[in-house]
Amino acid sequence: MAVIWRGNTQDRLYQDTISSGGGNSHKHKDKYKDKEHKHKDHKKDRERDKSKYGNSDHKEFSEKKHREKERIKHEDVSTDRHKDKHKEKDHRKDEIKPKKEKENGFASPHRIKTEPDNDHFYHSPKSLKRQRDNDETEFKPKKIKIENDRVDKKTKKRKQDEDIKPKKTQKNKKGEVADGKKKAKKEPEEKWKWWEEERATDGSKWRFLEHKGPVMAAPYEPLPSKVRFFYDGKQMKLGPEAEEVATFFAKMLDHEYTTKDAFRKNFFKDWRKEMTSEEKSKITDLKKCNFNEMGEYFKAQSEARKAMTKDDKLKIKVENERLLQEYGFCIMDNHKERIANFRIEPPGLFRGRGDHPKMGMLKRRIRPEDIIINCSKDSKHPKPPPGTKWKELRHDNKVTWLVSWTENIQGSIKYIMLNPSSRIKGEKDWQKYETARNLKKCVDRLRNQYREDWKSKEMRIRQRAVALYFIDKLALRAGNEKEEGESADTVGCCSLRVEHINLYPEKDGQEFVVEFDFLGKDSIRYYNKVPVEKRVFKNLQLFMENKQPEDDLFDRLNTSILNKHLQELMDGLTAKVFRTYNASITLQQQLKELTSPDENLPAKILSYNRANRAVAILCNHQRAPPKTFEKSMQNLQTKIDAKKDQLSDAKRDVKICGCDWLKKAVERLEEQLMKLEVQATDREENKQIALGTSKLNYLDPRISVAWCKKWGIPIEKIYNKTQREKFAWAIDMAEDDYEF
DNA sequence: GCTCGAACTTAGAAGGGGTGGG
DNA sequence: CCCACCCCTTCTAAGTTCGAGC
Repeated sequence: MAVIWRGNTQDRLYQDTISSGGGNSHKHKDKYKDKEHKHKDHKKDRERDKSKYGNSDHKEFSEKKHREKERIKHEDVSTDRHKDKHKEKDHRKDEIKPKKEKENGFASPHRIKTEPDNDHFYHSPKSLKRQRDNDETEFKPKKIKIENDRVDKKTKKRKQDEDIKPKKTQKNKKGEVADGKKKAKKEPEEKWKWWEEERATDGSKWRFLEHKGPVMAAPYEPLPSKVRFFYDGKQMKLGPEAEEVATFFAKMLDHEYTTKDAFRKNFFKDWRKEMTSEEKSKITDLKKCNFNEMGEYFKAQSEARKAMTKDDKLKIKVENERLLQEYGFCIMDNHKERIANFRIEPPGLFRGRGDHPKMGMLKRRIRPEDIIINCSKDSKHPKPPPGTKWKELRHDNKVTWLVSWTENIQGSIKYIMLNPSSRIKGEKDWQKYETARNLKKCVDRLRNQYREDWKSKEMRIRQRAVALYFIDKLALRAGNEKEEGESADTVGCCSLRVEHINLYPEKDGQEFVVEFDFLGKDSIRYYNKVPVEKRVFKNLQLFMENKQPEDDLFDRLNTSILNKHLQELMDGLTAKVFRTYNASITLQQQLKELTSPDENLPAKILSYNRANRAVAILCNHQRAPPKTFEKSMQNLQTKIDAKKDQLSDAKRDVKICGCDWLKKAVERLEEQLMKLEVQATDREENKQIALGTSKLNYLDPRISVAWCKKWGIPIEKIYNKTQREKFAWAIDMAEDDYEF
């Protein structure tokens, strides 16, 4: 799937989205060309850079150099500070006052106007204007109310599973839940409103947990003997172990992965480990392996599956449903809760994202002996498959997982946990948005603070402050450091390197422009040109002085330092809270801005999607265009071209004859053409931007619920079933006047 | 302070199934 | 009714955070 190089489209994209301009078709074509081009160039650069700089000796060396530099820098810094001094002084007085008020709550934000102006300051990428929020006073009571509810309402601890009945849900008695072997189909009579209950305060995540354990991966079924494998043109029968791994590769034959060197190399190495010594001695070159019959066989199988009768399909569906009912739920504290991923991950070839050094490695089959089960001591313990044992049976109620195992590629632990609709996930989610709302209350103070810190005489403070500014303004991720060679080379804010930014004192008529170009999570490219304040710009120049491209931009900073600092500024504050906060506040503002009262329902929904899209752009949520995308765009393009021809013909005819009905026809054609072009633009936008991620993870659902209530929009238009389940708490509790 | 690993959230791809327009 | 397309679900990789141990 490759690194996704969708460069440079953002500006235009954004424009199209927000200003709702219709696109034109040439644009699209050019864009594609552009992308291709970029891709290659960039990659080349990367490779060159790697060979040039990529070793640790060098790193150490430049590290020393930095230390050396440090002294000098400090001198610079202080002179720098002097220079700025007068200018700042007057400001500073103003700024200090509010800070004081802070201590017992929050400063009155309105009075202080420290930022020069919004356009320079908190404007987000692509001119997305995020206004400063200046209306916080009122929620405080509300917030408190929530807290109070939770704390006061129920005084008794939920100690025994037995005596707590969900407040609102009489039907949902313990007896039914615990003994009754789940009537599969029956609707849970009334939904349990966990959000009206008290939360545990002792750090325990549950008091009772019972489940059936995981569903193991299906055992390997050897290929029918008619399906042959050839090595060097000669048929060869593989033993079951080697054959299984071969099928993993055969199933991916159509995938780009199998053309990549790293993938092939890793695969072959691990495959050979599964071979008998005889096989190993024969099979020495992957290029001589012919998996085609195997590949064809699997293709045929999947065709056959598609071609099955309705009846047979139904049977499969029923069987899946049965599995779901049996293994897909657990009982946690009196309630039957859905499990998210109750199947053990089947063996296969590792598919890392981007330029992952381990792609193609064999992800081994997980056996019961690898699996740790977590459940209540006094629950009915899940049974391992006959003749096997679990690795461990554990009763740890300080964690939320039911099952875990260690994966062999990175050596990390995998978990089976509950569905987002569960109490345990929902509470956490709710809490996340409350923390973000707390940030809203003090964000002005924090912003003033880091602006002050840009002037600090300590390098680490300055770096921290500039990094925080990026995290706040651009919604960058924190950016932990990663071990080289273990995964794709991606970065976040704290791990930015000098090579990831360019500074332009002046660009496109704007001053102090920073150009970002790096691969973020999942190797998604982040590309953005942002005008910053002069002081930030100067600081960046300082940070980059005497560094190599591959040196850390913030060499005095990491996520742990940053988060420690944030924690001191506000309880529960970490870097990622800024993303949540900025995403949610942006949605709220965009909704306010874009929704017009007299518009009809589809238009309102369009506005909602546009607001959502603004957030997705802010957070850089992209996806690769589907395989069929180019083709379907071409089809559309053909239609557009045809329409254009028709139109020009019609126009010519009008000139000749000028009769009324011909003029009408021209109008009609023009309209149709416009529609098609808008459709093309829309599709284009939606292919590159993933709205789902922000909707699911960043946008306080109560904002959307309130918006729906306010405008009489059915919630189903905004949230599908899964989403409604996840956000049940918000749907139930938010009123039309909810403010984030 | 720093490193490591456990636990949990966030992420896009893939695939299947539903649906709506021709 | 068929099929393209789009939406939803599933899957699991890739992040962040935090705390233990040194």
